[in-house]
Amino acid sequence: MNVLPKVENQTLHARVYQELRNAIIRGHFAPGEVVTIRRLATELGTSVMPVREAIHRLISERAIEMQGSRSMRIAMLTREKIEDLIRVRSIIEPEAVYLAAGRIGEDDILELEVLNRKLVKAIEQGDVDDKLLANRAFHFAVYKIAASPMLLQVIDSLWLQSGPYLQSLFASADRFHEELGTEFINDELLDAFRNGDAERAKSVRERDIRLSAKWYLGHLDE
Amino acid sequence: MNVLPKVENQTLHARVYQELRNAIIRGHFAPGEVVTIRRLATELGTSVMPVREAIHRLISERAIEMQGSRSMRIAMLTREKIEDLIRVRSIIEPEAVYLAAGRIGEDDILELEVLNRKLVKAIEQGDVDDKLLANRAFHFAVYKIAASPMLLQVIDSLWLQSGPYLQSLFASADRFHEELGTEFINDELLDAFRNGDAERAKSVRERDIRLSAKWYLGHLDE
DNA sequence: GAACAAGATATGTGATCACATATCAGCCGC
DNA sequence: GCGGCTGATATGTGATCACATATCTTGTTC
Repeated sequence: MNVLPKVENQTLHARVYQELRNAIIRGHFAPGEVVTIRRLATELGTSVMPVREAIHRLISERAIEMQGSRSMRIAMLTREKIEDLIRVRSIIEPEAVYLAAGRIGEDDILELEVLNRKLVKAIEQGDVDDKLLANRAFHFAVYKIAASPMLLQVIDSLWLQSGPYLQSLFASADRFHEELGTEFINDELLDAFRNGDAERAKSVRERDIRLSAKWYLGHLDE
Repeated sequence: MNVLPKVENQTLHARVYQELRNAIIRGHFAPGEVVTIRRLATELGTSVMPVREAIHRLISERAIEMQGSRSMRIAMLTREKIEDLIRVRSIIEPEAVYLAAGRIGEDDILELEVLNRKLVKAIEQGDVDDKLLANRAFHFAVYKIAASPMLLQVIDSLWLQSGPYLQSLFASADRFHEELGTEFINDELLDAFRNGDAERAKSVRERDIRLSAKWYLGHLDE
């Protein structure tokens, strides 16, 4: 939804929302970290009002959770929640890939190749922020091709909630790719797109989601 | 998510949110109807603050849309949006049914039978509100059996956006069932559950979603 | 020295005020 | 009689204040 963030949102609370949302997606908050409205407000140089509305929205999107009646924290991802997220993502996202494969054009593929090269370069260079952004850019470019605003909205919500999980995953992406030998990221997916093989593209995406989750959950104890 | 509404939410804005949300789901607002914060506030007997937060949340959930910078209205469902909603719902909900079928127990089936009898009775009696509530109660009981909070949240969001569509559909449910001869609502689904046939349950649900959408879109001009 | 209570601080929530501006009614001029 | 302009009203947004209460601090007592 917010792959290319608007340069300037009109209302302050919308900007605060984007700011906090990006910070969460990029893992700038630690899971479980308590946040208070007033502290964020002074940090952002606004009054409490815009922060209140932004926080409430993030609570409704499950990115922030209310602990008691007066305590809010960045959502924690338990093993159970991650498994649930992966279950749902591995249902929905492959379906979006399937739809995309049926509508993809030559120029779309060229754009995806560019985005994937950027992703590969980011992974080689190792900056976690860059990796996360490039990964998001690539996959959301795919999902946008599916041309279903509803699906995009659902996936966006799932990715927001996956924030801390993706952050951890990409923080140790080197070892992930090393252990599993997946040097040619998304190559199989792009190949399926080129051949117009929607079924294969779908199953590739499902496998990738499950594979990375399995690897991550296997290393969760560390 | 809100099949059984909490008797009393703590915070005022949460209660206002539930109130407005229920009103939208039950079709008490006309699609396209403009809403203003101050009017709702005086109507509900509160200040503007709780209404503001509730409205913003509903905007983020696409149940209310901002027109210009100072005009908000109940979301309108264009034909295109309905088609998109149905596309996504017919992907996700059958999958939830599939999961439910794999975990369903004897007592679950008994409960569903009770809920379905209530639904049938509501349809016979004809009150639109009762029909909508009974329909929601039945299907969300199914989806809860799937035991996936994420999936439930996604479906809940989709149903909220489908509000006006479901409202119209059930307002003319008599003709719908008359024309298509679907007197035995959900009987096939329940049968599949009883036989533990998850694949059949899934495809039944998908067919039902597509069927009702097709009928509705076919009569949309009237 | 530790446990508990009382005061102090912090925090979310709701109400009210201030303000910029969109929207509309009414009036003037042609 | 009609169009355009102007003032008035309405509306969303942001800031500040008030308040109930959760949480922490500190002092007292056994």
